[in-house]
Amino acid sequence: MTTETEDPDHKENKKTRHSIGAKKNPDTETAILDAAADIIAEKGIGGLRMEAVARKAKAGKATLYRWWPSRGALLLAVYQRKKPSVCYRDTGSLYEDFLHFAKDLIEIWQGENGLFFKAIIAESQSDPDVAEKLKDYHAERLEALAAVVTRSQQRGEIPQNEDPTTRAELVIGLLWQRLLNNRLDESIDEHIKMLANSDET
Amino acid sequence: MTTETEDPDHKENKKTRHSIGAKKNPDTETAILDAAADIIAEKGIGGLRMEAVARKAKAGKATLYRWWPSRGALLLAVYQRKKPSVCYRDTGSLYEDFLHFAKDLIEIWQGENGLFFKAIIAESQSDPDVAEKLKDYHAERLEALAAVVTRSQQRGEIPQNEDPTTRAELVIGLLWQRLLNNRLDESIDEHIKMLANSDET
DNA sequence: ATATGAACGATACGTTCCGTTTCGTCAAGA
DNA sequence: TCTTGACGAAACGGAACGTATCGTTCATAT
Repeated sequence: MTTETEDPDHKENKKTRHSIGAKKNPDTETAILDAAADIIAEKGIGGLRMEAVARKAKAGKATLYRWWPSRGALLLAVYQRKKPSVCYRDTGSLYEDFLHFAKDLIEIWQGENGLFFKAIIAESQSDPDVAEKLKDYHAERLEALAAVVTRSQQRGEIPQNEDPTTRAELVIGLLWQRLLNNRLDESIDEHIKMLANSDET
Repeated sequence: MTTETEDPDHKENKKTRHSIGAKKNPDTETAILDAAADIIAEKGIGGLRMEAVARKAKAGKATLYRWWPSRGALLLAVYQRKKPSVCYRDTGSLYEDFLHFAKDLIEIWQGENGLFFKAIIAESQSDPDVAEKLKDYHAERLEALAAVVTRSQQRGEIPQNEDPTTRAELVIGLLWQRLLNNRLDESIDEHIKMLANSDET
């Protein structure tokens, strides 16, 4: 019984979707991204096939390739649409801020989002376009966390003459490493404590 | 002019390679790993095809699949055969030890080895076997660097009541992050300094 | 001496997925 | 009205996959 990825009884069966003239049909975009997300949820990211996306979205492959010329591009689009964001706290303690950030991110990464992110990192090795967007995304995250460090510096918790991104990068590096090694469940308290402490000798 | 990946004028043209009985022929193993390494050097890791490896090694696909059942397995085998290793120094200063380790690893990763390692990380997302071996490899590296930290603790440079792997993990996490983001060229001095300092407040 | 069993190179096979192309249809804008 | 360009559908050639089959070669056990 080959259930396949078909889904004839889809909720919004808009009969047939046609051209709406000489411009991109937003319904088509939605249908395609929905289909891709569904397939990923079903079969995992490694099981995402362009043909299956087109079939499930009832879209032509030509249409699919017109707007998302590669698997990586499609992957990124799906991820960005559902991208959850960590909220950067301001508890008055760098340790607490770091810890909340790290735990939030770990929680987000446990499950589907982590798989997504890992797949994007993997894809970035062969797709320069994905690599660049990943780099931007990372830089953005890094800067946001660096702002937390800057606040700590302003409070006088840690030396003011250091680059705030340094600590931020160490935090994020730890988390990347844990994610890619499937060790998100291990403790991070000691690490965070070390990174939150003043290190004047 | 389809040059192809053929190489009829290979240095050691042992006529034809045959079975040596009911056991793995080491010549075959060598030929296959050589072929894979050559192809990777030529076309990059993403251009490694099982069929091309078999063709170039003058080996049957069945033989190839018998010993390396997946692309990832083959990749790992090639990598391990050429795996360069960092030497862990003992300069009497944690900062120096860390810095040497990091700079050595960065130098190793600049170029082909970095591509290899990234490809293996990428492959580990879809191949559980590769994932496990990567995890082992990482744990091994981590422990070796933790030994450096332990020596520092014995010298009294840093507190003795902390887990030595904590600092080691932060160092390695930084480097992984840099590798995967194509930012190996950026400075790490400040980071290392921070991780080598005593952090008693 | 001989039979068994396993690895070998070679090759053919069916399958999946790729990315492109062609086709007729449809709607918006000129 | 007529042109333009997006749309779904379908078919295409090609690449690489992983499996199966073949006869050969050799070590080992009988």
